[in-house]
Amino acid sequence: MTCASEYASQLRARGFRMTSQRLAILHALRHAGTHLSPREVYRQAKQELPTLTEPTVYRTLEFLAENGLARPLQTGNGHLMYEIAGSDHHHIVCRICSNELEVEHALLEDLYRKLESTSGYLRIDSHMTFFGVCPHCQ
Amino acid sequence: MTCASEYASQLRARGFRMTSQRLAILHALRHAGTHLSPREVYRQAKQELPTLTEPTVYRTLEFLAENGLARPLQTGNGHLMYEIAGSDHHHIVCRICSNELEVEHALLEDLYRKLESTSGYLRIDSHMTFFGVCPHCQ
DNA sequence: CTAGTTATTGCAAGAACTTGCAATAAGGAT
DNA sequence: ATCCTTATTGCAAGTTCTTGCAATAACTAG
Repeated sequence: MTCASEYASQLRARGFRMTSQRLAILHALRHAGTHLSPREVYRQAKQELPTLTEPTVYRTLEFLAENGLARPLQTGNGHLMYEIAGSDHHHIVCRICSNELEVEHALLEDLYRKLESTSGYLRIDSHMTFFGVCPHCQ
Repeated sequence: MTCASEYASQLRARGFRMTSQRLAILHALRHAGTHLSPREVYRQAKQELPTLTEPTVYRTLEFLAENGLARPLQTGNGHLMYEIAGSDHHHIVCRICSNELEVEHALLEDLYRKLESTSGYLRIDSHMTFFGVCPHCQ
């Protein structure tokens, strides 16, 4: 089964539809490998599908995030970026040079358990971005 | 010493200036008690100082955050909100009803220490917003 | 009190993001 | 294959946020 039809059946199983727009956007995210801002997604996916419009990109990214095909990431200046769904990891970003490092999910397990028991909240978000000062900038 | 001149001397000590705009914005944040979006800050501070403009609000909020007089908070949809600097706490927000709960900082101490030792990053950010599903929506 | 330095603001224009609604097209049913 | 339902898109307009630059005004020093 191709990667595209894999995505398609995931959506159809939930009553949604696969469209050329969604495919182009997924394609852009997958091809990039890292996280992209909405405008970068727009720029890249538009090369594959020139009729693509901006509102569609924003709505689609939100949609893909809600359905687990993409992951939204918080950036330092309060904007969202997205990456293709995949391995469970987090990020730590240097406040000075913006250098990034991946953080394994295992480190956060404890905290999540504590938060769940003290707050009563469940299904706590699976992605966090931390900010600090990297070794090089210290 | 009044609260206003307290702020003023904090800024002057670092070579910055206190202005009516900054005062109006600090006033709005302090009066609100909770976090506000930039446009809410604009709306409220403009009542106190009608000549205030939008770009000034955005720039001032960022400035106040950098200088520790206000705290930037990440919201779920990737926008920033701000609150007056004060007690060190975090938030957990319900993904469904947007209900919020404060989380003590103590819960995160462990994690920060682990992150610092495994990543080599220092001065890890002192505010986090978590997302989950609150007891009422479960 | 006055003048000088320069941090800060307002303005104007532009970029990023959102929203409502009518037109389109994906997928299921006949 | 064709039709139907309705999820999804594009359009157009609006709102939020950003940027560069000239004008203003806060503080310092004389």
